[in-house]
Formats: sequence, structure tokens, C-alpha cells
Amino acid sequence: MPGDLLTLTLDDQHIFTLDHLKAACEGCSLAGLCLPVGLEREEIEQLERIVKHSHPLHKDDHLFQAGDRFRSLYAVRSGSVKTYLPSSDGGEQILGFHLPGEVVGLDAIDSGSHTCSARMLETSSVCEIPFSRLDELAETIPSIYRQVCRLLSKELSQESEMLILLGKKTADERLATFLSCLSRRLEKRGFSPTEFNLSMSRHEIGSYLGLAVETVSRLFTRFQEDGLIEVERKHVRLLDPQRLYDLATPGGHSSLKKDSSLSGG
Amino acid sequence: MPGDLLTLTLDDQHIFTLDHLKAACEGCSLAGLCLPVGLEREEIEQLERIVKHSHPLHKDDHLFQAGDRFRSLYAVRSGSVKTYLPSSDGGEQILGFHLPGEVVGLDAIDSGSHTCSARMLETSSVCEIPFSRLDELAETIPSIYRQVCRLLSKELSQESEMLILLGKKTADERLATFLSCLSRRLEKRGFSPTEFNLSMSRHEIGSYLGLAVETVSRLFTRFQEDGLIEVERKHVRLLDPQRLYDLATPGGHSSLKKDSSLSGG
DNA sequence: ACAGCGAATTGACCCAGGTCAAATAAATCC
DNA sequence: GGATTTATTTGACCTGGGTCAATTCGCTGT
Repeated sequence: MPGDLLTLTLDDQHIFTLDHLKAACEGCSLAGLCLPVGLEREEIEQLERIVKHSHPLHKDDHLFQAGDRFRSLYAVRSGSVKTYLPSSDGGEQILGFHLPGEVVGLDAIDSGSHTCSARMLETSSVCEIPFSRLDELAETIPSIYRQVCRLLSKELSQESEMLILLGKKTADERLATFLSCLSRRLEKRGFSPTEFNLSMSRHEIGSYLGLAVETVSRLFTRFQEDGLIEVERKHVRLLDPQRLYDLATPGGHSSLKKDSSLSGG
Repeated sequence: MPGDLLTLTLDDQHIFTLDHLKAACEGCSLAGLCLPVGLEREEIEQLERIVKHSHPLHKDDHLFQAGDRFRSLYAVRSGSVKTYLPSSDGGEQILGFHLPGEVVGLDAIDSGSHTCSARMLETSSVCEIPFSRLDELAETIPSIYRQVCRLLSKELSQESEMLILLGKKTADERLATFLSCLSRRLEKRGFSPTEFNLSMSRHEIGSYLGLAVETVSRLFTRFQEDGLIEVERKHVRLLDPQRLYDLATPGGHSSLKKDSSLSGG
């Protein structure tokens, strides 16, 4: 099996195989993270009737581009996707990296056309959810829109964390935050939280974190020297997740009790 | 009339008076920016039946605090509101400034509790929209949730702009962006786009833009020296909105030529 | 009016991280 | 395989803007 197609390393097993690609929402291991959250069994069946399961897309394939008319939401099923804003000089500002179970395209609901571009970071499979169909479905299942709101709301709170990162954090804190968050997100999806492959380039990490490529590279080296991580090319192993987390949250978030299932890993 | 209560300068007239504070959504001049967008006349009437019009709140009054249980959305009717994330050291990261017609609290829909705090920047009036009532209303008016999605989606795209600002832009570009955007937003609400009062402190502007207070202060001074703006304390007049806009969008959108020398005056 | 205090401005200094440049290391193409 | 291109690393240097400190401005309350 071409294990390198899946850049994300699995815990001793491969969850996603071609057999599973056709699986319906109901049996999807990601349902708990995706649109079906909170829907009844029968409602999920209705939902999956409108979802298109496209064949795998390849690295650099576009899901949509900024300015495209808004037709569908897309749920990442396997692999990973980046969203970015292209700039006139050919550069791009990375907005986010999206893992299995996450829905992209939500930003286009308001204006009716995509405000950012989305493309594959690696060979991935994606479920397409035609929005007009979803809108129709919402007539009979009001929970649909409620769930879309949830997804949007969650994304909004996450963006706030990014504003803190970009507004206040130092370079070290930014990379530590990035690795720590990625670890947590991978764990939620059944991947190893301490060992994984980065599907994005150093340049893309830099753009996402508001840092120069060189800084990102230097930090990886320094983190390794400090015994925080072990890194070789795309492969990363977190040697001291707790210290990484502490480094990511200077001062810590006061009295805010967040569900920190992070340390229990 | 205590004109100084309304920090935002009006075009030769005062739109918001006490009489209007009780006015219903339908007659509200902000309906076009607020939740009622896209609703039928009768639907708006139903909506306004659940909206609570509280008496004016004062500077520094809290609308909600991070961690509070999510009960309501709030629509700014007059004045202005800041949202921010408090940090353990007593400091705060400003997330946004909210003008009349804008809805705050949307970030709490997912988790059920507020992820940020919101307080008045000046004496303001705010419409409270109990979310459970809104949820009930959505059973009969599906468009409600559709509109909430729109608001969320719009906010999400706007956040993307902030990511660019914080990730890529220089200090000058940030302040120029801030002033330019504020101008556009005020204009949409019927205020003068070239002359207004800032209801937030330099410190808050700095936090929002990821800059130190001192830098913000120096930039105001320099912008004034360069003939871009006229500023005295909280009062600002944009002398060259176009140049300010150009400065805000470096590289601009493709075919925009820009060689307006800032220093050549 | 005046004292007291926080907000804003201004100056002096410094450093985190950007930029430039060069050396490797991988990936891609004949 | 070997050549070309592209990504990453590493070093040397420099600057934008942060930090610290001192003033001044403009509120507030008495």
C-alpha cells in the first residue's frame, strides 16, 4: 500500500482505505466531527443522499478559487486541504489547514462567492455537499442550518485564537501553538498525537503563522536541539508535548476552564 | 442635547434619539445591516416581538464576559462595543469593534458559552435577542437560521482580512487599513466617512492591530505630518481617503497603479 | 480653579525576527 | 543515471517596531 499517499501517520493501522471512501455519512468515522453532528439517524440518511463522494483529488488540485461562485460545501474525508488568499504578486496568505472531518467553504455563504481559495496539500478525498440541495433539505430538517451555524461559530472562535497568535505571540510561541494544536486535532481523528507528518511546506507554515520561512526552519532546528521535538524533513515527533503546550500558552488562559483533554494523552 | 454621548459624529443631524430607542426592528434604520436582512415584513414583526430593547448601557458596562453561559445575541443599535479576550495578566486582546447594526455573541453558538468578553466603548444602546426564543422562532421561520449563517459567514470572511493584516502588513499599512475600513463602515451607517470620533483608546487600537500604543501614537502623528489625516485626540478627519486606501492595500488588486509618495507631500 | 491621575505623546535604545545570500538536500525531468 | 529545479537549512547582517522612561495633555472630582 502506498503509505506515503497518506501523509498523516496512523496509529499502527490504516483507517482510510479505498473501501471506506464510498462509505456513507452514517458509517463515517468522522461523522462526529462533521456536519452530521446532532442529526438523527434518518436525517443523516437524507443528508448522505445529497452528498457527492468524488474520487481522490491530488496534491495542488483546487477545490475552489477565490471569486468562484459558491456551489458547495466540502467536507475533508482524508488527507488535508489548505485555504488561502492569493495576492496580486502571486504570493498567498495561508488562512488554515483543514483535516478530515472539517468543512471548508463556509466563508462563501454570505456573499455567494468564495472569498478564499482551497487546494489539496496531498492526495485527499473530499465529500461535496451541494449547497442548494442542503438548503432544500433544511426545509424539512431545520437542524441542518443549526449545525451549519455551529460549524461557523466554532470556526469563528478558533479564528480568535489565531488573532491572539498573530497579534501577541512570539515566534517560538507561534510554532509551539501550531504543533500543539495540530497534535490535539490529529488525536481527535484517531491519529497519533505525538508522531505525524506535516503535509504543508515550511513556507506555508510560515505564511500561516506570520513568520518568514527561515524563521520557521530555525525554530524547528532549535526545538530539536532543546529536546522538544524530533524532526526530519516532514516527519515530526513530539518528545515533550507538555512543555510544548506550556510554551504555546504563555501565562496560560487565566480562569477560563477549557476542556483540556490534552495532557491525558 | 448631550452630543458628546454619541462619540460618532453624525452628518449634520442626530439619527438616534431616545424616541427611536424603542422603535421596532421594522422601522430601524439599521435593519438592512442587522438580523432582519432578507426577512419578510411579517417575519420581522415576529422577530421584534422577542427582541428586548434595554435602556442605554454606559461606557465599560459588560454585555457578557468570556465563560458566561450563552443566552442571547446582541445587536448594537447605537454607540459601539468592543469584543476582547482577557488574558491572565489582566491585559486584553481586542478582537473587534462593533458598530450599529452589527450582531455580537455569535461565537458562543457552538460551545454554549461565550468565548470572548464584550463591553461598551461608550454610552450605547443594544438590542438583546434571547437565543432560545430565536431558536423557537426558527421552527416557523427557517430563514432565521439562514440569516444567522449569513452573519457568521460574513464575519468569518472579515476575520480573514484581519489575518492578512496581522500576518503580512506593516504598521503603516495596519493603521491605514483600520482608518479606511472604519470610514467605509461608518459611511454605510449614514455617518460621515471623512470625519469621526474614535470611541476606543490608542491602547485598544494597538491591541487590535497587533502594535504597541507608542507605535499607534507615532503613526497618527506621522500620518498627520504627511497630510493624510488631521487628528486631535479622539477626533479624526481623513484628508486624503484615496491615498489612505492605497496605503492600506499594498500591491493592491492587480491593475491598480500606485506610486503616491507618502513623504513627498 | 486646581490637584491628581490615567491617557497620549515623544525620545532613546535595542532586539526579535526579517532580508539577503550561499550551501545543501530532495524532488522532478530527460 | 545525471541535470535542473525547488525546498530547506544555515549564516551574516540590518531594520521595524517593541520596550523603557520622561513629559505633557486632558480629564475627573473637589
